[in-house]
Amino acid sequence: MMGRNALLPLVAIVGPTASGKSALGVWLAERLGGEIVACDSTQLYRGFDIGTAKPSSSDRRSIPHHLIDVLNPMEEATAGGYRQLALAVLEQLRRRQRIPVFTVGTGLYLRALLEGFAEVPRRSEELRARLRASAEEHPRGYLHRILNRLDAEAARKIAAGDEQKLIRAIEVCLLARKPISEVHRSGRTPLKGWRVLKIGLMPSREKLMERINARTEAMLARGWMQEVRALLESGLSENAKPFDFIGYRELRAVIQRKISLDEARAAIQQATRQYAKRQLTWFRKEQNVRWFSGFGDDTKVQASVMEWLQAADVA
RNA sequence: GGACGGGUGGGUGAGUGGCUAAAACCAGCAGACUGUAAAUCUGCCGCUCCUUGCGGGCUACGAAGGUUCGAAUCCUUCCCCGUCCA
Repeated sequence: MMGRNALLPLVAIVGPTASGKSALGVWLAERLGGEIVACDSTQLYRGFDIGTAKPSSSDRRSIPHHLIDVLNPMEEATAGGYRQLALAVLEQLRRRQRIPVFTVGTGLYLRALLEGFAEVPRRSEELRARLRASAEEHPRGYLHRILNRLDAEAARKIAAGDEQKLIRAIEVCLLARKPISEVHRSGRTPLKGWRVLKIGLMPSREKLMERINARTEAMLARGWMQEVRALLESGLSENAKPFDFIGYRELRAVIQRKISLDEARAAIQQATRQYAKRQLTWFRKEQNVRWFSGFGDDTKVQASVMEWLQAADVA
């Protein structure tokens, strides 16, 4: 089954939300002796199920799924944290000689895993709070000027208005006691020991939009609203990160009577479309992806993916 | 029938004689992104031509006329919409 290649294959399915990554993943896992590893920043969270499109138990068909429901809502998901978790899963799968099939919605997380992360200090909430506070007391462009003083090269790459990235860059410079660009140059450790095969799903924009709209309706019909209500009533803080995910924030606004359900539905569909677009922008740049036009649950697409994998000596 | 208010680019909505192809926001398109990434940010966004320039031409602020060197902005008539009075 491994052919002449000694490395165990690692399959990664990338594509915009609602392109059928999960369906294709399970279909492949069944045929390759694989297991699913979710690569999605939102599916990490327990309790937020419908809106994050976690595959249901029947969707999963007895194929083990990893890295879903591993965080409490008050925990912070990060790319580096994901990498650690994923490396552990990979070790386990290697021992059992199972093929990992990643379903990738969060491109940054896949990159963190495959290409590694430089040794970078973790976030420091105190430092961030201080930076944010002094940014408010100073005129526009304050953070950018600070970064420029610490690391002109990094400052050139980050827009003056991008507070989030500026703060992170300043944070790294201060905590590492050297410019972030130097830290980055010191290198990343790419994943070794796996033969990575990237599969991209690229449905037509128009059909994808239709799917997104329909899926939003279906999620609402499945009781998404009740899920949000129950989460709120469970005493969970409204500040929990997942409450800001697409859909959860809109439905929360409905519960708070700020908007109507119809408005929420439209807003969710729109935000999801925009999200899909951003994913596409990210994935288009991803190296060595074999793209397939269509959805992952399309039998024709599945057949051609399998054909490609066989040609690549995987199946 | 009468009195007001209003009709602006895909949408909302500023703009009351030149600095306005027309603020701002949204949508859309393209892009960036090494620990918040379902996040955050950037550019473009009437049509067109090229020598791609703070360049040229054309079209545009309900319609048609008019005033003016010059109008989305002033005048006239008409057509719509909203509110109120009959």
